[in-house]
Amino acid sequence: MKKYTVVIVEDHLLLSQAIGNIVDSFDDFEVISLFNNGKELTEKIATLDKIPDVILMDINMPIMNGIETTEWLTKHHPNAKVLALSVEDDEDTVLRMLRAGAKGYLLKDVEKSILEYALLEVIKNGFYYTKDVTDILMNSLSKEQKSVELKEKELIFIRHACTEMTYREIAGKMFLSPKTIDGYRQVLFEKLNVKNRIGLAMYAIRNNIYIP
Amino acid sequence: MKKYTVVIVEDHLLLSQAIGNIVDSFDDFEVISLFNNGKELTEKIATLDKIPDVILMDINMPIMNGIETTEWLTKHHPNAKVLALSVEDDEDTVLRMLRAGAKGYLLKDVEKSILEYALLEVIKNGFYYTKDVTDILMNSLSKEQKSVELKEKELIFIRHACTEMTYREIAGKMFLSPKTIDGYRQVLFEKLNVKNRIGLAMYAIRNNIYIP
DNA sequence: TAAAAAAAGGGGAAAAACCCTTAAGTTTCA
DNA sequence: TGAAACTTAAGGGTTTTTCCCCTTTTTTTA
Repeated sequence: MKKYTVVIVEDHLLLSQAIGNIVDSFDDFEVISLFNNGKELTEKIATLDKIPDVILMDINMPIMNGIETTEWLTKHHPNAKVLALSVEDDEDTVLRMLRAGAKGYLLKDVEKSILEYALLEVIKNGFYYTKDVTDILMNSLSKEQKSVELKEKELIFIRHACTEMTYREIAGKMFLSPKTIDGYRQVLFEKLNVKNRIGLAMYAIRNNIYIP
Repeated sequence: MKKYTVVIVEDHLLLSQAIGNIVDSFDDFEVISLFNNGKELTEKIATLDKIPDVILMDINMPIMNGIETTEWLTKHHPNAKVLALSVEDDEDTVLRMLRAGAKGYLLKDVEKSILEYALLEVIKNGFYYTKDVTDILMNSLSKEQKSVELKEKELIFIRHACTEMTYREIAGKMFLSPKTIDGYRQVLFEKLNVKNRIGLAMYAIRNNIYIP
């Protein structure tokens, strides 16, 4: 009976072998290769007998990280399904990994049985999301959908905030006091749920308020 | 003999009339309307007998500025040629105006004869750039082409700098001292010719180093 | 005309930006 | 082969900007 092939991309050899053993113990899966980082995968994947069915991908790796590697794989081997395996559970990382093309996201302390289930689901349905990930997705979705209504002046301000001007300079441009600008900043931080000016700029770009 | 039609969009009535008189004194041009801001233009342009041949557009205006208005015109009346007329001469503004679709960029203290020449050139060739603007374009082009070589660590850092992490947090993620991160920051500011973290982030996005 | 929204101010802590210096390891080349 | 030149990492110290909280004044709107 033919087994599905798996490769593991993980910079910690010990962990990579441990996961490899677990996966090898599953009836339907066999590990055909381990890679230390994304760069190694991109260089050596062509030398394998076949493109693996599933790639278990760490995110924090030296040289080429999991997000970049997943983007590369999505482009070059769209049939290979990437399952992210990471300790990071912050919304930003999870979303970027999924946007890069990962079919699922597991935390590293995942139970053996869930790992097996996730692998099977990814083969069968093309994706597998845990409850946590679904929550994160819903959360970010509702945040994006809620299409916060921005006022005219707020839009002007946020566009200026995407330039290299200081807030004081922006105030000058908008003929307002720096204190007023500080008020706009504060209100937008809360409305858009961001922590700093970079967050503002990224929101503006992602929502086509500012075209870089 | 048929004259080319011109409208002026400018919030300073005095200036707008002064420019209007100058343009009216040219043999081949007549001013058919003055607007106080971009919004007014978008609302009333349809009521004109014909879409003007040239639009002399101020940039800093209340309600709807020159860049937005030019974008709107580029979309809705692509045959109308926008000539920007502004006091701003910073690279950023000039480029954004040109990207928005302006066919030329004149400083407000332009000489009468150059204004006439610019109008004729815009009609004839579709664009007119003064030496200053060409310099700015070349500069920004060479800056973009010169595709400064960024090292691996610099790329990792610049991507982190596009997130909401503080530099201290980035240092933690990269297992480096905040002081080292500060060094990377400084080097990149100089290499990429930016003034602050927003500049870094925009460079990263424009050069596909970071996908928002 | 009361309530809400916009503009602005005071004051302070945290982060970012800027300077200049040191120390260890690597490369270069004379 | 060994001094000089680079590179990478990091520290000390300062100014500027950002971010935060809380209050007051002015303008707009219901």
